[in-house]
Amino acid sequence: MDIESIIRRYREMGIRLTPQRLAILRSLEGDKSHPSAIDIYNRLKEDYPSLSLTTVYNTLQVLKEMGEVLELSLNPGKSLYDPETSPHGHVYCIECERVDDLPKVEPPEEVLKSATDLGYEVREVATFIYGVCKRCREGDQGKTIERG
Amino acid sequence: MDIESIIRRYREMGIRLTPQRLAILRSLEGDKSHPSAIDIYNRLKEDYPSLSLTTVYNTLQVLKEMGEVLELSLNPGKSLYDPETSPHGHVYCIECERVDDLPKVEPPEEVLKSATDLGYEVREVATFIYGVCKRCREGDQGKTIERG
DNA sequence: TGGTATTTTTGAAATAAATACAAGATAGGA
DNA sequence: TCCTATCTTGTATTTATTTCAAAAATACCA
Repeated sequence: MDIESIIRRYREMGIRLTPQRLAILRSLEGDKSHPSAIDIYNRLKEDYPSLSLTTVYNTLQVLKEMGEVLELSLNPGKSLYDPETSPHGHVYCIECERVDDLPKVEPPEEVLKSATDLGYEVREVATFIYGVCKRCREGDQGKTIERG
Repeated sequence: MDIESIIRRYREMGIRLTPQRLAILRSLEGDKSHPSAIDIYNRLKEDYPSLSLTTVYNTLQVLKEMGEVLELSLNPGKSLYDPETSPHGHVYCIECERVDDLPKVEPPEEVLKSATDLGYEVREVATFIYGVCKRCREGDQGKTIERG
């Protein structure tokens, strides 16, 4: 995700560049923490006290449709967002909810073939690994379920 | 998932075999539709009018802990359950929410290694393919977002 | 610069899945 | 058959997300 090109595309699409949208873009740029909508909201609230959660959701929705952000359904109940849209996997700690990126995953060819054989037109492939991170295994009870 | 062995394990663990639990087990056995908790609830409501959603969630939780059922976070907002626990992938239709099983996925070795290198103890690997199924692509507007 | 149309933001209310909890029901051993 | 720990139920809550209408901001044009 590259802010300059997003701004250009926003302009092309006739979508306005509001301060809120810019703030969300800047917050997302290079962010490797895989924040939820609420994480982003909390992060920006200080500088933009009037920001509403609805705006965050709206902006993420648009970015998702533009292909500038991935929505990850790693865990039930909450979507996480990733500004890194090149194909890569994710590890998720089932205790503290931390997420780390994994290097490029080669989508196994046979699996893709099975999907198309079943009649699906493939749009996206996700590889999720669920486990327990080092800190949590070492009994670090600082597992506050907080990111950011 | 094999009902007989689950019943045996239930007995061993001192977990009671209530009619509700048996009904949920039977409904799940061999089910390839990847139902949500609410799907299961609706399916059984006719025969068990007093069944409560809470019981369905409780039972699924126990089965999950016993390793007899997988919880899939394919889409935001709703967990789906799969009684087939051997390693395999899933295709998800982003329009009608249909889910199909994919044959055994070889978890790419380098990816697992990256996860352990990052300090994670791996518990589970999920491969999800997102796409559009044949029916939906053929403009079959019978996309009622209903499974069952 | 001012007026107007259009888009965007906001805040409050609605929805939906999942969880918590207290009270009544029941499985299964004595 | 009785007893009791466990289960089920129903209701109330919580949390993430969506909807919606009114208010605010902004672009466009005279």
